[in-house]
Formats: sequence, C-alpha cells, structure tokens
Amino acid sequence: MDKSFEPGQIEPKWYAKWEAAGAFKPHGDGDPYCILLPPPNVTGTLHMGHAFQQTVMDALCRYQRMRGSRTLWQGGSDHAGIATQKIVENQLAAEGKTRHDLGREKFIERVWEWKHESGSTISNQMRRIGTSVDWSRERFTMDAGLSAAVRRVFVQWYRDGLLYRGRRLVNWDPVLMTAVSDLEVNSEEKDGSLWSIRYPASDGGEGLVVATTRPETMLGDVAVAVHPEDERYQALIGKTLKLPLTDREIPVIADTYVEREFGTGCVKITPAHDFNDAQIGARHKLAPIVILTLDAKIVDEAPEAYRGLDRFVARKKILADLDALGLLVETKKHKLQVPISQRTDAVIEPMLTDQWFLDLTSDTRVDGQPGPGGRKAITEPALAAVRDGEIRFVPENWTTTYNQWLENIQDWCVSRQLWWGHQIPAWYDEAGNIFVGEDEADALAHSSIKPVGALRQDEDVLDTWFSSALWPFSTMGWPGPGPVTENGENIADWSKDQVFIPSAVLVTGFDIIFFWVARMIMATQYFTGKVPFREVYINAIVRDAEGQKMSKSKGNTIDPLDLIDGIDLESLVKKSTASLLIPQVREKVEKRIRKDYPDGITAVGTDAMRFTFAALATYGRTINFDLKRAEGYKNFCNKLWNAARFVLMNVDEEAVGSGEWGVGKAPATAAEHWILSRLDKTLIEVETQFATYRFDLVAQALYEFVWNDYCDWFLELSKPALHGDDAEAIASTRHTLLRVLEAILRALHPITPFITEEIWQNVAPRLGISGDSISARPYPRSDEFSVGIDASSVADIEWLKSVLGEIRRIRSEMNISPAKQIPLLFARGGAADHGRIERFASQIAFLARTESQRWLSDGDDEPASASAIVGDLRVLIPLAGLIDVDAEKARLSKEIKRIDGEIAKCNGKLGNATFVANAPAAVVDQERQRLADFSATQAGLREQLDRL
RNA sequence: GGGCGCGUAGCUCAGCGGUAGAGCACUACCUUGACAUGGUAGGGGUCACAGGUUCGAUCCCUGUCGCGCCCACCA
Repeated sequence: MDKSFEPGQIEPKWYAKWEAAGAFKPHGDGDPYCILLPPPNVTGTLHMGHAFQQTVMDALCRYQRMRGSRTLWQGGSDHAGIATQKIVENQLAAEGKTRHDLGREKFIERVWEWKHESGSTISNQMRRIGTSVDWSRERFTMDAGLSAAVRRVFVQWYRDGLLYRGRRLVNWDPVLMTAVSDLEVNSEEKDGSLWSIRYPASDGGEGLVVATTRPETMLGDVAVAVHPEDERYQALIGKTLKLPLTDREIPVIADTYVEREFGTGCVKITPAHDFNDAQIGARHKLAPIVILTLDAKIVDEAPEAYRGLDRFVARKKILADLDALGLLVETKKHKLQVPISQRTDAVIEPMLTDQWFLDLTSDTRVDGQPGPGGRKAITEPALAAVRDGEIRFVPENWTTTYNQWLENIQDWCVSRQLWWGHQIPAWYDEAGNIFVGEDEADALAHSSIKPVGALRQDEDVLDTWFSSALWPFSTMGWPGPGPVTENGENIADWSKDQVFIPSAVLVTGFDIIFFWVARMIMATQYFTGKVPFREVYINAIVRDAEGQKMSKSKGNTIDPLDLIDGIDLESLVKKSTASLLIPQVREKVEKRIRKDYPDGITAVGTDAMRFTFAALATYGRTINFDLKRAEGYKNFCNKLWNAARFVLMNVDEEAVGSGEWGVGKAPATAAEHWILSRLDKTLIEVETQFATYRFDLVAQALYEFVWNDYCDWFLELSKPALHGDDAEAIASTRHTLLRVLEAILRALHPITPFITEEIWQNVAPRLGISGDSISARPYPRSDEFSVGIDASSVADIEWLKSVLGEIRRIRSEMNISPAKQIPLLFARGGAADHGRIERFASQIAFLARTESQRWLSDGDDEPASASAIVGDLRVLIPLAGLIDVDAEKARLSKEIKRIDGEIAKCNGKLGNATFVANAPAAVVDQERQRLADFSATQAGLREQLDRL
C-alpha cells in the first residue's frame, strides 16, 4: 500500500467490478428491503443535493445488503416535461427556430435524441459517487411499461369518475403557454401600486371609486362589489355604473367577501382573470369576459384602442387614458404578492381554459354514479395511512405539513399544453364528445355514444408528476406483465416484485412532499391497496457554508465531482461562469469564486465527500456544506489508510493466515479486551443510529472509534506488545489488530465503500477470509466481539489511560521535551496499583517515555517532584534538572483551585436537605462518590504542595 | 393570517432533566520506524432573554426578542 491515501488511484476500479459482479441486484432470501430513487431529470446533472441524498440512500442500501436483506434500490430517471422541453426549445432558439417550425412529431424526435445524448451524464456521475442502484432495472418515466401504467391509471380514474374535463380558471404561464399547477407557482412580494379609479354611475351620479393593483383587467369587469353592510354604498347596491373606457354598464353587487377597511371598500370583479372574482362572479351568476389571449395580450373583442397590446403595455395606456379622463383618483405605492412561474419567472395569469382535473375535493363522484369516487377515495386513505402510523415521517413534525396540505387540497390540474410528455388518452369527435381509453379502439368500446365524424386525440400531455406518482408500482411491473429487455429478461415482474411494495423508506427533500410524496401515497393506495413506503425520511437541503441557498447565479454551487477530483481556480471560474449570460452576474460570480476558493477546490475523493454528508445529516432542515469539513474527513480516510498500513506491516501473512487465533480464543492482552469492548459498544451505537437515520451519529461513533480508540490507543499500546518477547501476546495482538481493522472496514463500508474495499482486499486474506468483495460480507455485529471480554482488563486500560494522561500533562505543562526520557517514581497505591504498574511497565515506558520506573518504599524519602494523583497512587517525576519548583507549585495550586470549585459544587448539592431527600438514591450516591474522590485528590495535591 | 423550525466555544453543529461535547479554527511543544493529511498538551461557553415547574433546567412549560422556511385569495 502507498504511503498516503490517494482516492484518485483507488476509486475508479471498484465500481465497475461491483456492477459487473451483480452486487447491486437483490439477492438471497432475506426480508425484502426496497428504496425508490427519486428519479432525477433525465437531462439533468448531479448537484450537491443529489449527492447528499444518494449518499444517504446508498449507505442504507449497502448496510441492508450486508445485513442480509434482499435489497432493491430501484433507479431510473424522469422525463421532466417542462424542464426538458425548455432545454430543447432553447437549443432550437439558438438555431433561430421554434418548436412549431418542426412540428410536433419532429420536435418530439428531437427531444428523444437529446434524451439519449444527455441521459447517461447523470448516471455516470452517480456511478462516480458510488450510488449502488440496480442498473439492470433502470426505468424511465416515458418507457413503454411506465407509459402503459400511465394510460391505465388515467383511464381507470376517468371511469371511476375521478378525472374530469372542465373549463376553469387555471394558473397559466403565458411564456410557456401552458397551465401549471398551484405548486408550480411561487408567490413573490413585489413593489407595485394600488390605483383608485372612479367608475361613474349610469344615472350621471358620482358612482364609486375602486382600488386595484391590476387596472388593465378592468376591461373584463362585470360588476363592482361592496360589503352588504357598508353604509357608504347602500344607495348604490343594485344600481349600475359606467365602466370607463368601454361602452358597458356593470352592476354594483353586495358580497361579504369585500373588506370594508381595505382600499375604498369597493372591489372590481373580473371573473375571467382572478380566482376570487371567479368565485364571486359564480355566486352572482355573472358571465366572465375574457380580455387576454393565451400569450397575455388584449383580445380583439376589447375596445379598439387596446387590442393586441401586451398586458403591461395595456396597463400603462389604460392608466394614462383614465388620468386624461380625470377618473384616476389616486396612485399609491403598494406591496403585493405576485404569482410567478417557477419555470419561466413569468407573471402567472389566471386564465379560463379547458383542462383535465383529478377530483380531490368532492365527496361524491362527479358523474353521480355509485362506485369508488370523490375525495374520500383518494385523499382520505392518504391521510389515514399517516394518521394510523402505516407511514411515518422522520422527523415526525413533517406530518403536520403533510396533513395540512391534504386537508386543504384543491383539484389537481393534470393537463399541460406541452408536447413532451404522456399524451392524454382521450379522443374527441366532431361534436365534442369525449372518449377515454387506453387506445382509440378501447375508448370507443367503452362509450355508449356513437362518434360524430373523425376522432382526434387530445393534444395535451400530462403533468410530469402524474407519472412520478406511479413510480412505486409502475417500476414493479404494474399492471403486468412487465416489459422484457432485449436479452429476454423480465426486469420488473408484477407477479414477483410486489414484495417491494411498500418500500422501506423514501428519502427525499421537503420541497417535494406535495409534488411527489403525497401523490405517490394517493396513487399507490388507490391502485395497489398498499402504502408505497413505510417511512419517509425528509433529508435536509444542502446550502453553502454560510447557509445560503446554492444557485448558479450566486456562484456558490459546488459540483460534487469537483469536490471529488479537485479543480484549480481558473477552471472553476471558467466553468461556473460559462452558462451565465448577464455580464454583471458573471462578474459577481467570478469575484465570489476567487474570494471563496482562492486555491480552487482540493480533491477529497468520493469517500471523504460521502463521509462528510453522513456527518452533516442531522435532523435539521438545512445543512451548510463546508469544504473544510470535507478536508477533515479526507484526513480521516488517510488516518484509516495508514492504520491499515501499520497493521499490515506488523502482521506477516504466514503467522496469522491460518486463523489460529479464531473466535473463541481469549485475547492475550488487556489492550485487546479493551478495544474489543469499545468495538462492541460502537457497533451497538451504530446499529441504533442507523435505525433512526441519524447518519451524523453513525459517522461520529465510527470516527471516534477509529481515531481515538483504535489509532490513538490500541495501535500505540500494541507497539510495546509487538516488540516484546511474549510470543503469545505478539500473536494475539496481531490477530486482534487485524480482526478489529476488518470489522472497522465492514462497519464503514456503507458510508465509504471505496477505501474500505481497497484496504479489505489486503486485510481479508491475512485473516483467512476468502471472498471477492467486502460488499458481500456481513455487517459486523456486536456479538461477534462481545463474547469473552474481561471487564477487569478493560478497567486496567482505562486506568492506564488516566495515568498516561497525567504524566503527559505534567510533561507538557512543565515543558519537558517530548524526546526527553524521564525517571518515574511511584508511591502509595494499593495492591491493584502495584499489579498494574508491573503489568504495564512496557506500555508506560513507551507511551510516557520513561528512562526508569521505581516504587518508593514507605520509609524512603520522597524527592521533590512534580506529581500526579490517580486514586491512591502517586506518580512522581523527580524535579532534579527537569522541573522548576515554582512552576510545579503554580501548577498544583491551579489544580487545587479547580478542584476546590468542584468540591464546593458537590457540597452545595449534598448540603441541600431537599436534594438528599428527593433526588434518586443513585444520584445522591454518585454525588457522594464524586465528593470523596475530589477530596482525596485534593488532599494529595495539598500534601505535594506542602512537601515542595 | 396560519403552520414549522432554529438561536450551545471564533465557525459549523451534536447533546436535551443530574460533572457542558465534537470537527474545523486558535496557542505551545514535537520530523519518535502507520500517518506532519500527523502526535502530545492547552486556551475558549452565565447553553438568546425573562418568568414558571422541579431537590436540580442548556434540556420541560409560558412569554419576549432575533433569524429562517412553508402554506394562504385582501382587491
């Protein structure tokens, strides 16, 4: 093995071997364990969030495989309708074309081409980070099988009366020219104005003043509403007003929706372009007037002056015209919430259009027929599953978020006016009759209506999340039989793969609880009668070291592969600014990168990155990714690497390969008992924390064990043993060094798969273990190591650690050079101390650098010394030539003062009668013991001080 | 407006009724044969604030202040 750990040298080779060996396929007859990979966008690239999430899932899957579960990590990718279509449209735009120039068929061909071209990018990146999905089962949301599932679900929900087509106000993205769901709209606070506009009365009176933030919509006003009890406007209710700039007259209506205190207390009602107004309009039976085209321009039916104007241009003109007429009463600054499209940043326009909706709100079927239907059929089981504990959120407070959303859910608009996606399996005849089926023939067969003229298929596609909602069962071959691969293998066989429903845990971010988690629960329950997963582990969102959201325009993103492989500053700058088109943003990003990464990014390797993710995976909702942290864990990998080198160079193959010191033979030295006991405790901790997804605590326990216990103490204690002349101790120590190292490797393997495999290949043969890969070995269990541990040996080592600690402290505080060998004297102490000093003489000599060790007899004169007190034992370092008396006096005084404080605290507690009376006996005893120990030490220290 | 969360060492975070912890950063000494990506030792915190419950509160309860996120139709 090389002197230092070079991830770049070892990582590339292992993944291909694992994959080729089929290590990631489910095998064995253990309990099924399944994780569904949230399918990334097929044309996307891996970002830190993916890397974090996949590290967590990978650790779980590798852990479960090693524990013998029949583990399936189902992977694949999502067609990501809008996102993918937009990328290809942008490519076309660069060629000066639009999708309409190509036509639907050619355009879709073009998207498929792009999908094939870029689809492997992310899967290759995933391989680099070690993601162990079963690639042989990789699925795509638009592959044949999943498309069949989508059609089946659509048709079934339609026939059950849950999917309906209707003309409704929907969120419309006028740039993409499609409907989007509520979830795809962000509400942003913007500085705007509140304009007050006079609407004169038809009879020539003053009329009313309305307040609005969107004056252009007045062209579509059908009424003005006031509060029914508003005294100011009683006389006008039921009268009509002249709608300025038009030749229409509109009524004044009364509706309790109106807040009297806001604005003027008069609300213009535009049912075709505002969600609230639509409801009021419906209540008062007022027909909506559409004034905007689908690309947000004023329609031709509007007054001539405004026809064809963009909505914001029209706004300016209307305000100017009103002002000219003297009808613009007031303009006030106003902060308002503006709906913004997540995809295009365009201002969303509520638009009346024909769309398909999944009914999630009515209690009865839309068609009034008996059978399953209505909200209760879909949302109630989803609420019940969580309420009854069939599905558990981790951390559990996300349950509230989930419940609140489902309880206030709206019908889901599932149609999109895009070309890339699952085309809706509905056909229309020339009379507008609707026929729904898996294909045209099926649609006709299920209809009682004779079609009028030719049928044409609905041009719209389904929301991407529609197919994502089916992921838990569509990937398992539902409705069966599953698709067959080129070599005839049935990759998902519904008759067998149902064992993977429910999956064990869904690992995902809170941002898609609504988009995806809730919808998977609803769809899976509806079509399989089962919940899709038992637990939902909501992972944190990855932020930068300062807690800022990572975004390209801020320049604070990190490409996981750059962290793994490293990147120099100039390349990083170039890469980060390549896609930024706005010069100011470019400049800002470059400046920031030069400041944040003056030396570029150091390569830490995949394992260190993964360990960092694990260590940061607390229950918090954000994790701030700090490169320093990753560098620290790279050092940890190096530490492990060098510990292995030490072990291997001290253990020659012949001596231990036979397995002579197999399980069942007691270790020969106390240090071995001690390290096995620590290992035992560590493994228990690891198992506990894995079970609750506390990867930070898993990582911490293993880190501490490896570094603090195994390297700092066991390796050091083993050196005098290995160099001693006790043959049995040497052989036993060698075996335990190997055995514990091998256990460490297995314990770490789910988190750091590459380095552990590399080292294991060198270690395993020396233990007589045959096997191709650590990944096929069982996860270490505490009972492998807990048997036969001698408690008194463990206590011996704890004692030894404190003796050595005291001596080292004196050496350091007294400025005794680490190289200087010191004489050591022991005084007082009991029989146990005598035994221990004798047994551990070589360890003390080695670790405390002593030139001599000698017991003082009772009669001997105690020379002036620096001294440490461990229980009854006095450890003395004679002053002559080494130590300054005053310095030692000062040191002792300081220590006495510290212990004074502790004693005072103990006395305070024990002197409190109510404490002694009410606290549990164990706590009181413990306090008494502490007091006794402190007092004894205190007395010893004073005695030493006096002697000086 | 409703909901959720967070304020612990310089930084990033664990702990959550009974002796304040880790990593990084910092200080001193040390190229000792696994590792200077290292070793040894050390400094550093009235656990946001105010009340309450308790023998005892960083931890539980209430309130205040500060920060963040999600949901929601005030024109």
